[in-house]
Amino acid sequence: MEEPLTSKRSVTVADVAKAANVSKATAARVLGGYGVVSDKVRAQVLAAAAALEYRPNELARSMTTGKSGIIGVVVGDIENAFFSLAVRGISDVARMAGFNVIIANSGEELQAEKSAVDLLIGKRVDGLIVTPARCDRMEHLQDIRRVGVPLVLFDRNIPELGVDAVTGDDFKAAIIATRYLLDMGHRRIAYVSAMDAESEFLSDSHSISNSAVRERVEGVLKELADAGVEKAPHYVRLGATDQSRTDDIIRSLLQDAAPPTALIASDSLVGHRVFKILQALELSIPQDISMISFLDADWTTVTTPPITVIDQPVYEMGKKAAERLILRLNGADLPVERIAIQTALIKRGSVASLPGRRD
Amino acid sequence: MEEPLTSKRSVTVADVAKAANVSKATAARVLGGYGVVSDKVRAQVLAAAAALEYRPNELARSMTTGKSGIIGVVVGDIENAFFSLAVRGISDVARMAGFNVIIANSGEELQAEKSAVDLLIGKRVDGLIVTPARCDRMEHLQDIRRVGVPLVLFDRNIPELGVDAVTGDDFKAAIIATRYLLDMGHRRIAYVSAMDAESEFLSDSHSISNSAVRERVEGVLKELADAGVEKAPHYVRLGATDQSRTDDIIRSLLQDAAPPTALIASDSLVGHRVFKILQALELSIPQDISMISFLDADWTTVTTPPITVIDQPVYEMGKKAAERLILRLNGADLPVERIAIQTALIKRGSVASLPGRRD
DNA sequence: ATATATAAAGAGACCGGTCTCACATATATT
DNA sequence: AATATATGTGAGACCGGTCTCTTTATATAT
Repeated sequence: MEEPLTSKRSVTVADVAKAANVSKATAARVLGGYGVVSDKVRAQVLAAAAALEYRPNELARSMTTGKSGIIGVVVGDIENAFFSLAVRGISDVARMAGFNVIIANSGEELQAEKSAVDLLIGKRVDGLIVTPARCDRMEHLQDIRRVGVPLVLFDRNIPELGVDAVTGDDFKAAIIATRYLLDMGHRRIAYVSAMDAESEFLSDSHSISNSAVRERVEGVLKELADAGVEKAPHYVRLGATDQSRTDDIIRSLLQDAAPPTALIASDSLVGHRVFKILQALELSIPQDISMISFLDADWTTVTTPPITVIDQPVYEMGKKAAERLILRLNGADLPVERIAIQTALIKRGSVASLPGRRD
Repeated sequence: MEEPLTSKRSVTVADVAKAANVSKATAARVLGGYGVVSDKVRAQVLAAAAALEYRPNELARSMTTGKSGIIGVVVGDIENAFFSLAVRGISDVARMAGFNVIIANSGEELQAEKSAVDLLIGKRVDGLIVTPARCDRMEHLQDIRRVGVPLVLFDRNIPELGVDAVTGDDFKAAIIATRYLLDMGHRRIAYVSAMDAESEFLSDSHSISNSAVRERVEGVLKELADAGVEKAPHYVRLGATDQSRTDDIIRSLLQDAAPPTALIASDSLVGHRVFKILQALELSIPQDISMISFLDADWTTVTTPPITVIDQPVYEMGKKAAERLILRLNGADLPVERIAIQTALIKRGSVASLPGRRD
């Protein structure tokens, strides 16, 4: 009963050292790949390590070095294609640079985000990429900086924080989409967003706590204002968080005295829901109503007609965010920057050209 | 220069202890929430901790306890809706149970899978959920057990390993889909799978290294054989890993002397590609050709016609896998089990009823 | 041959927690 | 009052690595 067969205790450098008849320090040197050792001793140690099936304990390693080799990522919802693609981009870059990624879901809720951040900091991640649920509450994000962990914001920016952010060029994207709809003769253009809000209706665009949503709304409104369209804010609706709420919003929009002739969906999930409700209402696109969705998602290419989309290069955005963070981790002394990734309008078949203007 | 303002050194229990005028052991007791302390001392320590903004170092904690509170997950590709949904299920259950999830992509490659496993074991994850790229190479998975880390297989089973597996009921699912197509009068039924293989054609179904793929192929072939359909293996094609290879496969199938009247796609990505190529070839579904796709993905509900699918409750599968693993982590002494989650055929509009039999 | 530089290996502290054990004080038992 | 038991606190080892510092062996210079 001296040496239990199912010995769960893992093999340590000390064990290897003993087996190789060298000191712990020496074994650690060859196993850790640092310092200087003679070839002969190295071979001995390596042989012993192989025989014992030594596996380094990264935890212990991290503890002394202070580096965990882990990048923490907090996203709204991995299930959302937007985030899963971004995560893929982040992971790919991270792995190349020798980092691992640990992902936490916030469900777009501030509390969950806070505890996710706490947890990741507790795990001593080397850096963080966070999609902040709200841009007006940032104590926990300031904490991150205080602790000295590099942070990169993703998809949404918080200028007051003074950290890098990688986002889409949401304002411009909204303008491009709106401009296109205007050019096609539309005047009553609705913007339907998933963001959870107190009221479905827009009170004041400046008060929107999510910068990406805010910038898009502002882009739409600006372009409509420039074109002399009135009552534009009336057609901005928030809170399309699930199918039934989206249904309500669309129904309400369509029952308006002056219903919109075109819809812009804030992301591919909303777009999908909008498409389904329009289909259920037996409205044909684009004859009865036009639509544009953000994100060039799978489903947008196989509908009849295919959906005109604003293509956000999400994978690239994820990569950029990871690259930026890794630069910071390597101590690069860069100015804080907001990196807005260009989006493009992909014209497909879901927008009709309206003959004349009708207000 | 005694106390640098931007002191990066984190606050430790020892610091808190000193500030609270108690021993390190006592501070550790209240901060770690174990042992027994008087209310007075607890308050002192808590106050000191708050003042110093103490944050526990989970790394150090993990090192002594031997538990990291992390579950490692190795999937083929998070970008794939199948996996991202599963990961969501896993994460949700894990979080509830106080675990974190660290995800690694294998890209369905054995080597990448091996190093991911090594890495996660190095990080001393408490348990692992792995989607094995191949079911015939499992040394690295045996290592996991040897090290004493509980393992649950996901989506694919390897009976020889003697570990729990949570999968779909692939054999039965394939039978159900095939049966349905047969009932609708189809005889030439093709199964198109994404699995990377030497040859696009099926040599021997027993040699397929991915159990999920194998079982489905066997299900299809069995059902066809039972129905007296000949040359069935001819219509099984592997290697639809990207758009161009899928295009080739579909083209080749359609140019056959006796082209299939129905296609079954092995997952939603393949299904999506198949749909697109059929659309590009201006074949109408289901008049010209019928199709069924695995996974009730977003896109399948918005096509014209909507796609008949085999609904795999992936989120549930993820949850189940995590639950099973956590049971094991809590030391439950359960028999090794293969948990096959029921799938169901959702009939939509992509399968035509063929008037008569034509062979 | 002696001094000096250099290379290789060993001893032991350290990271920041947990945890065992010893000890002091307070309360209960007879 | 003496002994037993419970309760709170402190001292210090320990986890498995890294890393500094010291010692020993070998090579080169004078």
